[in-house]
Amino acid sequence: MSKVKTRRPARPGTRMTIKDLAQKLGLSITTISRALNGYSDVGEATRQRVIEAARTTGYRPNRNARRLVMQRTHSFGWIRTDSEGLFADPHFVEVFAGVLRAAGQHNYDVTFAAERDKDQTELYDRYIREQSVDGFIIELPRPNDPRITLLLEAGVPFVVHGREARHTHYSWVDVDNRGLFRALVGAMIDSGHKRIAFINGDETYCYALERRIGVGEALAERDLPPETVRVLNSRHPMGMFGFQLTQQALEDKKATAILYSSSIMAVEGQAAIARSGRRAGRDIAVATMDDELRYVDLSPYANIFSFVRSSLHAAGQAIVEELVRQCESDPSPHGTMMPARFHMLPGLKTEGLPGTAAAPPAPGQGGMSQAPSGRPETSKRCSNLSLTGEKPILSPGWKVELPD
Amino acid sequence: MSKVKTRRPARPGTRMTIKDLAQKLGLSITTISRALNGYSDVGEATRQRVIEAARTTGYRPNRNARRLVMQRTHSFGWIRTDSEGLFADPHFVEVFAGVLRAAGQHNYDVTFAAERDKDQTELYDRYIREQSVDGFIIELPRPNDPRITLLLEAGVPFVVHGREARHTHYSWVDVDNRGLFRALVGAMIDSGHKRIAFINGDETYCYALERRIGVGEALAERDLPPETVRVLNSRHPMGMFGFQLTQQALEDKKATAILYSSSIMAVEGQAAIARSGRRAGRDIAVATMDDELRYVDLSPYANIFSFVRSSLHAAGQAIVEELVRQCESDPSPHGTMMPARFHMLPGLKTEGLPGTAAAPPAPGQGGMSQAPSGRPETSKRCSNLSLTGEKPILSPGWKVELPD
DNA sequence: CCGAATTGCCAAAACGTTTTAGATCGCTAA
DNA sequence: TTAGCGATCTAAAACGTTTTGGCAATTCGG
Repeated sequence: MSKVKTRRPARPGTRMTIKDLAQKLGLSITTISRALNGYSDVGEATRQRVIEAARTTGYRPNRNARRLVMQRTHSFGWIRTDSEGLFADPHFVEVFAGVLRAAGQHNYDVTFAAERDKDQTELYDRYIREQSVDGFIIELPRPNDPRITLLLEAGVPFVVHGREARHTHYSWVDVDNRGLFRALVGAMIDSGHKRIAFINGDETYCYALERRIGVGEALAERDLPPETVRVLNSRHPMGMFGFQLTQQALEDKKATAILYSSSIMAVEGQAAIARSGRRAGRDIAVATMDDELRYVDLSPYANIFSFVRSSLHAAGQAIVEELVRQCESDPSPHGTMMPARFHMLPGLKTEGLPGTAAAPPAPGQGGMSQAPSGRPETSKRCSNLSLTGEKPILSPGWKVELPD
Repeated sequence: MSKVKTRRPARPGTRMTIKDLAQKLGLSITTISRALNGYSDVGEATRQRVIEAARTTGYRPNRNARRLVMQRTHSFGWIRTDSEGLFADPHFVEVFAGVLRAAGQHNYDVTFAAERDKDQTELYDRYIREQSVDGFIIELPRPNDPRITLLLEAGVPFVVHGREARHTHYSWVDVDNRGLFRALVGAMIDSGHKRIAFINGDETYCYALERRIGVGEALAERDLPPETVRVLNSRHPMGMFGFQLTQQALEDKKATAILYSSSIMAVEGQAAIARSGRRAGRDIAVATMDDELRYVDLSPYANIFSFVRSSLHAAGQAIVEELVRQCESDPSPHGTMMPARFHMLPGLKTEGLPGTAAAPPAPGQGGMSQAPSGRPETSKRCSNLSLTGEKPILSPGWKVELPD
């Protein structure tokens, strides 16, 4: 008994290697490699011969051998926690679609794993030591996120979707959560609303915290008391349970407007509003952050909701562009602020609402100074909302140099 | 000018290798490897020394070297088409969550790529030749699917989520689409409904086609004309556009019941029903296939919808179990039929509906013979529907031997 | 006390690439 | 004539593991 484990017999199907190809053509493996990889020290005739032979035999270099010698995997790591049903988050799919599209264009793929231990960083550490990937995608950062600390120490490329205040020198892709929500609530207030419910995500995540801070700033700017806005938090990281939360919000009979942190909750909430006997857009104003979730059909609500729209698909693409840049040219950190657009119904439908005075909407005052294409645009009517087919891909925003 | 491309300088951070560890301990690399891999021909004292040293130095074997020599990647490939917005399909996330959880438990990860060419098989072929993964996950098969043909020829492990009639010797995980929908429509008819709208997915996919066939069988069994059921197809592979399709369905004033192929469409359709002045569950019966999409909150409709529930999360897990089995022990193909449960409101709420006669529900006659735990269960009230937190993981069903 | 079995370890081969550092050959310029 | 040079090609060394086959030393059975 010399060993305890036995090896499975190698699969019979023998694949073509570079050695076979060299033998077949009477060339050295060096030449094959260099011909296929576009080096200039191989004759044009030879190169054509090699390429043709590779094509007909279907030769493809073994990726693991290549990875081993080149110390590069051409794969990005994406590790998600398995808990809280967070995996089934619809926002995730949208980002994922963008990530995968852009990754494919750059000839990368994405290695996915579920973090199963309490220690959030264990799998990251392992993937780094095993050289499984070239870089990481980090999402949903929390204040003082240990993953960022680890990756900075390890010196591995990574991009955070979102931002976190504790660390500074890292790459991120984000929207101006604080500014957007300051503007949104500001518009509501300036339209005459005096009691507003804000149904936010889980504020232990930075993005939701920033949104709340933005709301607070809008109040402070106008010397209004905190009670003007009642904040309700979803237990789900990205916001669900919209039905229940809306029911809670409606308990306050004086509330004339609801602001949602995600369109899922906004749509879910419609049932609760209807059940309460009110009608959205007439008895109560509804505004929401719209992340362009491709399968949340907002078109039935196009004349009811005001919203701020930003593309998660584009964010996913921007994340990959940044990762590729870090891995292939310049490892210095960059932040990318994604654009957002305001689509506001006139006066947030304030006319006729109890407790409001008719006033022109004045969306987007302040907070958007550093976001040119994010500058609020007012539109009377929501266009392009139907989900008939492929959405156009937005340009991935613009770059912001991080201060040193 | 000897080469056209330049190599990036190696990253300074030098990682610990097995050689370093051997040197440090005064042992051969063979011993390190065998100690760490649990072979019995290394002394217990030595083994402890090695394990301790590996722990303190944080040594982890280079995964690419390991893959190269072992001819095994411990990764499964999942390739999706980038088109049609199919990527953002919410059903996908649910399966994905299950796949990743099970994969993690077996120490696999998932390599993801987007198929960007028209040729659906190109990337598969490439991944096989490059030995990038140990096996594949195939989803949404279409009749005579070229991917299955390719993978069978290549002799690579793979599991199809769904089934396809043309090929036989392959592994699959599926529900009994045909039997379930035969039973569902049968129950509707037997409850007295004489005009039914069936809002199905895209019938160029096998799963939707099977469902339609099942519906047809229910009619044939009862000698009813095809017009009894009006079929409307979503352009989206897995079913969306529920609002518009429901509006179409409601044009038929005599229709007393709507059957949805997915809960997304069912929920979307609610707005259309409400807008038409009818009330679901009173003026019109609603039944749906419920794939337990974690973020489609069905609880507001718990007393309105009848449904058949099956867990995509469990399906994802079953897929991985099957892949692991194929890769690590027995490569012969197995089919796994996932269980489903009927949750029927009494009589499908037929009482008081125009054009129906009161009749007891008789769900699930026929079609379920080979699906023991899929045998319809009737429940008066839908329980456990709220989405408060983690869903329990269902057992992955039972095995069905494929005929030879 | 001797041969055989067992225990604990190791050198070297293999996995399939890329890259380094030449080697060869014909041509040109001095 | 020859040194130099450009154009092609290649042998060998990496990359970091696992596995094969074997070698000592120790223990054991008789």
